[in-house]
Amino acid sequence: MKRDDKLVKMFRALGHPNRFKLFVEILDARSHEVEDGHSCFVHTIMNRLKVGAPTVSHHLKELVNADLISTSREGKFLTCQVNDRALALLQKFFVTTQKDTRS
Amino acid sequence: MKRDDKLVKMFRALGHPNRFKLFVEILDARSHEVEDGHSCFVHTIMNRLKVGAPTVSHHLKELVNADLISTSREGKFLTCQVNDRALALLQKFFVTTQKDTRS
DNA sequence: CTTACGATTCGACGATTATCGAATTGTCGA
DNA sequence: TCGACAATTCGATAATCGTCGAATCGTAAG
Repeated sequence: MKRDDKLVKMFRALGHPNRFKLFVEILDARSHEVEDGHSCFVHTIMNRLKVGAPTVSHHLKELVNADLISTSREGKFLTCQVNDRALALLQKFFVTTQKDTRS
Repeated sequence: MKRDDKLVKMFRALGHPNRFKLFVEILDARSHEVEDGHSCFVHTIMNRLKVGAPTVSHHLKELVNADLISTSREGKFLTCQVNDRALALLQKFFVTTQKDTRS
C-alpha cells in the first residue's frame, strides 16, 4: 500500500473521538508499564468511554486495521500495544512537512 | 475547544483521500511559492482530483473548519494557506508521544 | 463438563458523509 | 450593463459509519 493511503487510514482511524481516546489510553499505558493486575482492555475501557463492548471491539479492530496498534490475547483478556513504526511514519510526515524556516 | 477535540477534528479532516490530497497540494504550494500565474484553486484541483467543483468547495470548507488551512479570495480565484499553528499542534502531539527511548 | 466471564460476530438502525446537478453569487473585462 | 467564468449554496441520493442487543466463541476456574 502507498504511504499516503496508509496515512489517510491512520488519520481516519484517529478522527473519531472514541477511537482517539482509545488510542491515547493505549499510548499512555506504555508509560506506566506497571502491569498492575490488569491494564487489560475492552471491559475496562468500555466503562470509561461509556460505550458497549461490541463498540470497543469494533473500534479496536479499526485501530489495528490502520496499523496503529496491535493486540494480543492474554488469557481471557486482550492487551494492546501501539505500533511504533506507525507512529514513526506519522511523526515523519509532520516533521518533513515543516515550513522552510529560512525566510 | 479542548486540544484533543481540535486534534480529532484535524484527523477527521485528513482522514479522507481527497481532502488529504487537497491538503498536501496546499502544503506543497508553499514550497514553490512562485505565484506563477495562478496556483489558484478549486478549478485547478477539480480537474486533478476528478471531482466536481461543489465537492472541492465542500472539502475546502472542512479543512478550514478543522483549522488546518485558511483561504482568501484573490479576484475571481481562491487561494489557500496552511495554518502553521495547526501544523505545530500536530507535530507536537506526535513528538511528545514518542516512545521513551532509554530502554 | 459446566459455569462464568471477557471478547467477538452478526444484524439492524439511525446518523453522518461524499458526491452530484442545478441554481445562485461574486468578480472581472468587454 | 452584460457576458463569462470561478466559487458557493441547495437539495437529493447513495454510501459509509457508530452504536447497540443478541447470539456466539474462547478461556480459565470450579
